Amino acid sequence: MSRKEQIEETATALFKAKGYSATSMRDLANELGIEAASIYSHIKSKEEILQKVCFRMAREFFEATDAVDSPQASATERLTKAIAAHVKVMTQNTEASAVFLYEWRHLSEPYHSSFLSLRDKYEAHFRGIIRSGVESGEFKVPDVKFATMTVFSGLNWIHTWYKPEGKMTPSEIAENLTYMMLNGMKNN
Amino acid sequence: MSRKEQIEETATALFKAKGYSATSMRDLANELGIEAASIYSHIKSKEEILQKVCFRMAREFFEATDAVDSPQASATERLTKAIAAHVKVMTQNTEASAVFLYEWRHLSEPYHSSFLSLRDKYEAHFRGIIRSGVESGEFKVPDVKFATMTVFSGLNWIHTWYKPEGKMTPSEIAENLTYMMLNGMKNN
DNA sequence: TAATATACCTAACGAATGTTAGCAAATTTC
DNA sequence: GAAATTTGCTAACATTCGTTAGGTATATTA
Repeated sequence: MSRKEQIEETATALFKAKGYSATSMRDLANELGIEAASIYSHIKSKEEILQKVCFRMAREFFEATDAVDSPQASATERLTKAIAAHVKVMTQNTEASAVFLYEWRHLSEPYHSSFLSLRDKYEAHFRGIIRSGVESGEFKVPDVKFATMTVFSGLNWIHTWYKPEGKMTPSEIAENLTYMMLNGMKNN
Repeated sequence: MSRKEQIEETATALFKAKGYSATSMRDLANELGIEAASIYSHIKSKEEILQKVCFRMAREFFEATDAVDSPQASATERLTKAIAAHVKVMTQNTEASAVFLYEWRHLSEPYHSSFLSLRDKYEAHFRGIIRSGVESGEFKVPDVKFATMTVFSGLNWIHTWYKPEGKMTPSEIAENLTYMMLNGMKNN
């Protein structure tokens, strides 16, 4: 791993733990065991790190869900696979995922806008699956947009409690979340 | 509304919009139309505002859910009412809710710890309802803790998209979320 | 009307912020 | 072994930060 990658990784951990704004370059330097000014031999600015992380994660989420999508499959199957792909990316990148979810708002223009439109596009993918499920009669939801956001909320909360050493594996998490979203908690 | 309350309200809006750390006292002063130093005629410190908001919201959530709880009712009914109460508090205080959910981590000790234990206690209330539902056979969930967090994730995502002028009223939101959490998306 | 409290001001403090300049040692490449 | 690249340093910059001191005008209360 190059020094630059090391810096980005350490910064990502700090951004998750303290937030982007509350993380100073001197905090980051301290964590790396060097002086703050030395970091600038490797990166252009603090925000550059944030940009890299946000857009790399966007790409990872896109690639992962695209790879498992098959438009001719049932909506249930498509959603199940999309959820599993999302959970996999998230659990393999817990810190970067947290940055992707909460720190993007500190991006300056034009990164802020282009990040948001990427995120919208990603959400639209899920929305499309759910809508097609409703149209085919597989799903019954109060509102497609609302249902999509509820699914996302479940997905995006995972990073707050997931620990690799915990009792649920990523695929069990995906399985359980899919079960809850499809069947709910009612016993029948 | 006293000047102090006005300051807290304006600060809350900024904390939601930009985050606690990225909001300067000069930002806040500017929004109020006064000088930064003038704020200190009314408050002791920047963090005092954060403390007030976090603990006030904790109290509001507790009181709202306690008020509608009836231990002898069915788990379904108890959960339905708890969700409705939570959504009501949240939609009536969107900005303070966002601070409650994301900015509490900037509290210093001992506030940080005591906030977290309050939050845990609140979550335990929901967890208790779900557990009793599982024991009575009303609910069937993969894991009680997991189910609780999934419910919370749906609840706590609302503030990111809720707009008072939107098409869903708070009680419709509660109704729809309860439906999804109890029945899932599957049409059967 | 005198006393008190409220609300805000200017000026400034010490500390922390992101970043640049200029340089030196070590490591890698040719 | 020379050249180039990588990695780091010290010193310092301009700016912004939360906050304090000391003061004035306005509004409220006695």
